[in-house]
Parts: sequence; structure tokens; C-alpha cells
Amino acid sequence: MNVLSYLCKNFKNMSRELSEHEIVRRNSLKELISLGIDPYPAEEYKSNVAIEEILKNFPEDKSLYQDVQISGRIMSRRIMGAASFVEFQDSTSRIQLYFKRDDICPGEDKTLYNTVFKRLLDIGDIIGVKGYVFITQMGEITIHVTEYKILSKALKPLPVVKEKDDKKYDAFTDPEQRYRQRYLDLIVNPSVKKIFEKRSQLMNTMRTFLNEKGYLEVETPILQPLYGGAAARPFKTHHNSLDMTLYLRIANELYLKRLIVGGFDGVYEFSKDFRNEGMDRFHNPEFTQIELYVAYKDYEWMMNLAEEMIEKVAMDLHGTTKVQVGKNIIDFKRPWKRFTMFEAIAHFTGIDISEMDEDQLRETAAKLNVPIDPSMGKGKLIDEIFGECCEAQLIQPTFITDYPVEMSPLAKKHRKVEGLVERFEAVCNGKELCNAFSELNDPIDQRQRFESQLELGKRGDDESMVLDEDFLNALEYGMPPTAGIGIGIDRLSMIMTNSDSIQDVLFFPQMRPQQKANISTDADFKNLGIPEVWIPAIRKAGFNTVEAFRQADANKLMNDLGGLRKKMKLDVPGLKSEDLESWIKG
RNA sequence: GAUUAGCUAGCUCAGUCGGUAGAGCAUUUGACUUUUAAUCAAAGGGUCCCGGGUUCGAAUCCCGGGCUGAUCACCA
Repeated sequence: MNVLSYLCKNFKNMSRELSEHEIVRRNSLKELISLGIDPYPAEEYKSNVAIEEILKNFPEDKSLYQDVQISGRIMSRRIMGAASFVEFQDSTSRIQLYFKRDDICPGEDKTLYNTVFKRLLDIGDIIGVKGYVFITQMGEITIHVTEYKILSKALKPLPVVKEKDDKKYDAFTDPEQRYRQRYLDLIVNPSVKKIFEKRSQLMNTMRTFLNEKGYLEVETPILQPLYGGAAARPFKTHHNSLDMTLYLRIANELYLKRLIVGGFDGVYEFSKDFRNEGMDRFHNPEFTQIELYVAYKDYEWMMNLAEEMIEKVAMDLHGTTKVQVGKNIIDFKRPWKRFTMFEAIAHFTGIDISEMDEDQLRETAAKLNVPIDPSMGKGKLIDEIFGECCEAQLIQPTFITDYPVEMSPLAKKHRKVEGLVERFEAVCNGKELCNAFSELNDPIDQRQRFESQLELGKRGDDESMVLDEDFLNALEYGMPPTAGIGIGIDRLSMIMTNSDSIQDVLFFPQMRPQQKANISTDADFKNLGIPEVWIPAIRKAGFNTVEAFRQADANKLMNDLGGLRKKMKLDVPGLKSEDLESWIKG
């Protein structure tokens, strides 16, 4: 196509080839400029109404919205000669626009409609419109546009999703593209936006709830010389001027407890934590949790707070405590079911392990087909049995209490039962939702617990905790009895938005890096003595780099380029083999 | 890390036995003044993920690699 190759030349400075769509749009851009229209104007464009309001209020009062001004994006167009319909989207919703040639262009000059609107505007462009609202013969609320202004020209085509009777056609569903180009996902899939609005609302509900109780929102270091507060492998980084290793935090527990020592009654932090572990639909290397510590409370008290707060989240987001999650309806209404860990295991396996020693536990685990390895201590064995036999079966929110001491080096010893700690997790939809304890404030006990963690580390448990001397130092000055909790915000968001993957509740989930195509510039090719006109043909023949080109088979290349000369209608004499050889040799 | 499925036009996807690479939407040109997955007519658009092998001939068969999804293992 002559026009295309001509246009390609106009963009020859771009080192990659442009698709036809992109060339057409760049050309429209130039034409707009030559018509004296700025495709990217600087000044503010005032809107006086949101589309959502129009859709809501207009049916009841047709006298409303007779002079509206709105900005938004063109999502689709139906052009019928001198009249057109446009689907138009702002941040709140979509509405139809009606463009009529003689209204847009009352005088003789029809350029603004025939040329600018019909030919130079595209799906994806951002415009501002003035007009009045009416209802079409088909019964659709529509803005009759009297004036419009281009606010931003789009150079790439948007995926076009069409819809009829709630059925989607050509939906933009490929998860990889959706996550890598989340902005596109947000534009064309309105339900995605709702998920993130819910997530934000969820955090606001918690923040308000905790602020009203007088707790202080704080921030603690993400870069830590020692990582602690959880069992996980960290990310490691390096500080240049201190010349020291720093870790990205895996939890913020130890810092928040230092603040309790410092005299705050309640502190909380919404924190990004980082764990260097596998990735799947429940795990992202960086994730968010809220941690809360309240002085002079215990884990019983914290359980009540947790169910109250999460019930409130469900109410605020859904107007009810019942939330549809996959096939299940989960009811967050208080009070939640409570099991001790031993009770839960007995309930689901029929085996009472509460009196067993390490060897008996090992046998039981084997009998239940729970995978174990020699590095596991007694606590880890119990935890594995629970995780394998119980967790997935707990759909409705359930508190599991009283964990083995080996698994919980930061939790206080159980007030009644030897070998256990005062700890609970809430499990919901088969997954842990939060984790809480009566915090250990006995500095001598804490030191011993860290030391036994070090023992586990020596046995090969690479998630065991390291000893934090300064934290122990803080405890030695005296920490009040304290209840602490951590709630996974991503996990909770998944449940509250019925998302089955963590990637759906993170704007930018971690992805493998895309293979970067190594591309030589036109100048690189010119340095070999290749005339400019041939460069697009060489790229077309599959040579993106000078290195690849120089290894090419001369005969094959001769044939290919000859063919491409015809195909691309290059207006140059046929290639001579001496020339080609000299290019290859450089 | 293991198993498995997939990768074809800007998007969603067909592609038979190995024989000239297809459809719808999008794009371009034209018709059309209340359409709505607008319609009608015509045109353009491809590194069939990459590399190698078998073959007269590979999107298709074989081997290797990349990426993505799903499941499993570890972790929240």
C-alpha cells in the first residue's frame, strides 16, 4: 500500500514499526494541528455534572441537565452520515452522545463535523462536550452535543468491547494483558474499577473504625537492618553510604511494639510488607496488611474487635453481612464460630493430638498423609496437620485459638494450658484472614523463644526468626500487656470483592519481566552503509539487530529483500549482490 | 520447582489429512439525519511466540527454548 509506506517514511525516526492503526492516528494528529486545533490543550476543562448523576436523575425530571458540560473518553461510535452516536465514558459511568452535523456546524463550513469529528477523532480520544440531555426514540438517555473540544488525542487503539443484552463481545480478558496494562483494563472493564473502589473503601472503614477508638496511625521503617515479626524469607538490599545490608520488612510487629513500650495505648499501620517466596493466586511478593497493637488488652478482647471490625467492613461494602464468594455465601455476622486448634483437628480428623509428643505427632501426620520433613519441630507438625486437614474446610469465618508455643515465638504463654500460646487466627473461605496474640512481654521468655528459633534455623527451617537485640532491650524496659493483630488486606479484599486471585485486587501485581526485544536503531543500520529506503524492508525480513543482520545468509536475504521490494513497493532499483555483501561485511 | 493447557491480524477466536493463512469486530474509502453489538458496499492489514529438525512442501508433525494461564508444593 503506497500510502502506508509513504506514512512509514514520515515516522522513520521511530525505531520500531508502527501498526496501521498507529500511523493513521498519528496522521490524524498532524491534520488536526494543521487545522489549528491543539490535540493536547493545556487549559482546564470544567465539568458541571457527572454522567452517573444524569442517568440517575434525568428519568424523574426531564427539565434537568439542559446545559451540561462534561469531559470523557470516546468508547465507540456509530456514524450515519450527518448524524452520529458516541458512547462516552467519564470516571463515573457511560452515556450516549448525539452529534448532528448542522448543530455542530451551523454555518457553511462543515469541517468540525465532516473532517474533525468523523475522520480525525477515534475511539479512545478524550473530548469535552457541551449540550443538553434528551431521550432518543430508542428510549436511551443521550446528550445532544452542541459543541465539543478535543482534550487529548489517543495514538493507540483501545480494545473494543461490545455489549448486547449483558453479553460481552470481544471482551478484554487476557489476564496477562490486563495486569500488565492495568490502565486499559480499567478503561474498558468498568467492574475492575469497582473492585479497587471497594478495596479503598474497605481500608477507609477500618481506618475510621480504629481512629474513632483513639488509636494512632503510624509509619515504621520498611528498610530494616534486621527483619523480624514473621516467619518468612526477606528481600535483601544494600545501603551505599552506610555500606550495610538492609532488608525489606516482612512484618512491622517489632517496631509497633516498641511504640507500645513508648507509651501509646493503641497504634496501627497499613503496611506494605515484602516476602521473598513463591507467587501464585494468593501470594504477591509485596502485599498489604494492617497491624494493630493495643495496650492492656488480651487476645480475647482482640477477637471481639476483629469480628466487629470485619463485620462492619462487610456492612459498609455490601449493606449486609452476607457476601457472595465463589459458590459460597459467607456471613460475617457476629459472633463467629470458635475452635481451639486441637478441637478443630479433632473435629475434622477424629484424632485427639493434644497429648502427643513429637514422635507420635510424626506418626499421626504420616497416617493423615500430611507431608513432613525432619526439620519440623512439634509445633510445626501440629500446624501442618491443621493446615492440611482443617483450614480448607473452614468456609464461614471461624476463630482458631491456642497454638503450639513453637510456632509462635512472639505470643504469650497460655494462661491455663502448658505448651500453648494465646494466639488466634480467623480463617475464612479456607484461608487465613488474620493472626493475633496476647503479645509476649516477658523479656526473658522472649529471649529464650528467639533462641529456640535459632535452633530451628540450625535444623534447616529457613523461615525461623532471627534475634533482635534492640527489641529485647525495649521489652526489658517494660511493655504493658498488649493484644496485637495482623489482617491481610489483599486477602480480605479478595473475599469482599469475590475475586479469586490476588492479582485482581492489586493494581500492579508483580509480573515476570517481559522479554525485551533488542532492536538496533536506523542509524546502526545506516552505519553499515545501508540506504534508508531499505531499512524498513530489512526489519520486515526479520532482522531487528545489526548483529543478526550480519550473520544473515546472503543468498536467502537477496531473495527476501527482492520480494519485499515488490511487496512494499520500494521505489528503488533492484538490489545488487555486491551491495548486499558489502552491507553484511560492514 | 513439578504437572498440564495455550501462544495465529489492533481485539476475540477458527484453521480439517502437512498443500496459496481465515471470520467477526476494529481500521481505510463510500452510502445513510434518533442509532445502539447500527446497517450496507469495497479495500488494506500476518515474524502463525522463537530456534532447530523431518519433508518436494510445516501455523499444522518431532526436539529444544521463551512467555502466559491452571493445578500442586512453600509462604500471608
